Amino acid sequence: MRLLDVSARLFAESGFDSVSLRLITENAEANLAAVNYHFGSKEELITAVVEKLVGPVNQRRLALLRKINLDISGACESIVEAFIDPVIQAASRGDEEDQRYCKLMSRCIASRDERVTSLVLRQFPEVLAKFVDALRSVCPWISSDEAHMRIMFMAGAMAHSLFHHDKLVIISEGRCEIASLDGLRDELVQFISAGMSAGTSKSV
Amino acid sequence: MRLLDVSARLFAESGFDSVSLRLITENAEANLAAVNYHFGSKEELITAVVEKLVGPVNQRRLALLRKINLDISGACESIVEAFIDPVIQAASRGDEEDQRYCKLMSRCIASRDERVTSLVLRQFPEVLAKFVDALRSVCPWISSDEAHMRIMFMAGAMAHSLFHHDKLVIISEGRCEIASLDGLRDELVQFISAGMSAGTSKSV
DNA sequence: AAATCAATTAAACGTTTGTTTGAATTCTCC
DNA sequence: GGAGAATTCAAACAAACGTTTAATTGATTT
Repeated sequence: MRLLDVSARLFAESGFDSVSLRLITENAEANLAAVNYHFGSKEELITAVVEKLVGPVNQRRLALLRKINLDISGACESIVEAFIDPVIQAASRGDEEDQRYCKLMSRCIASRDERVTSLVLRQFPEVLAKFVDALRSVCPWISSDEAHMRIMFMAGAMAHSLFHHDKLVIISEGRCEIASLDGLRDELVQFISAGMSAGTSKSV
Repeated sequence: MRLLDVSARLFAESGFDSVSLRLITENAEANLAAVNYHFGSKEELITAVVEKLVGPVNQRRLALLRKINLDISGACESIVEAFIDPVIQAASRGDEEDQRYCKLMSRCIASRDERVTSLVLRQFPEVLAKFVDALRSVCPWISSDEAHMRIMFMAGAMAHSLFHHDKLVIISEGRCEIASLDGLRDELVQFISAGMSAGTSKSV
């Protein structure tokens, strides 16, 4: 569906609310009423865009997680990779469509709009539970509450850096070079893996 | 100013765009034209709210950072605390005004609206540079680019968890208890400190 | 007491938004 | 090739938005 692709692109650039149906239908060379005819409403269009984006990522996360041998060393890093790589790989084709994918994904995860977060979080309990179990299997000293929080930290670090990492060179006023998406991924894995396997706060 | 407080409360709950000037002025028991008269426009009202919120936090961050003795062990943890505590402490009064403060702060940091991010990032280059220097002083094996990224990870993890940590009990479907703000802080410090002092990805 | 400035008020303005309507068009299948 | 469903189209709709205006009130100064 052409409307879905155009919507995803425009949503990535400007956010869900800022993009009007008129802008979408013009870019898709369709009539204004097309969205309401095919999707029913703008909100259902957003739902379709978000679910098309988030669904495959979560399924791939679970698939990668199942393949991990939790008994060998480096398993914690593999868990982090299983969470992050489905997002990075889906965007790592090299063209500038990647940036849009990253921005849109970041908008979904870091959205503060209940209508969007409810969509994203709908599929997340299963993912969260599986990753908590895996993490606690590798790092038994982590309590259940801690594991839940750390996965939340991971999601936040990823979403934030996905959206802002291309601005770093500006924010740092030239003191930092732009890193490739794969470079960002490596740094994310390194940072989060260390955080995941950290000791409990009470025992320090 | 009564308008500022009411605006901050409503912005925290529903976001900057979703809150209309009519809702603000009604809650503030003022006339609709009050915002345009005192601030000029809605955008300038948002500017005032954001800067009043973000400014003191960044100044407090820098003040805390200056007090750190970078030579002693545990300095890395202190750096992380200097970044996070100004946010937590400003919200840690115990009442439910805290949640609103957290949500608003999180909305500022994780906003994807250029008009908001430009306000937040305006003061950030100095903070970023100082924290990068401090971090690299404590962890000399970290490159400049890495340090910049890791501080971005820290901001993301904090912003995300500030907004969603009260939803964790729901998302986890009861498998996780709600943590206090101070508890969240301790977990954040623990997680991020470990990530900050992690080795370089290339050397592993 | 009159005059000047600041602040508040009610009302209307022009735009933009998502949505709906009914006719026109295209496509599908017998 | 024609009946019928599916789609596209131009137009209008009502609602909500930020903003502006002009009149009114209140306080301060002359």
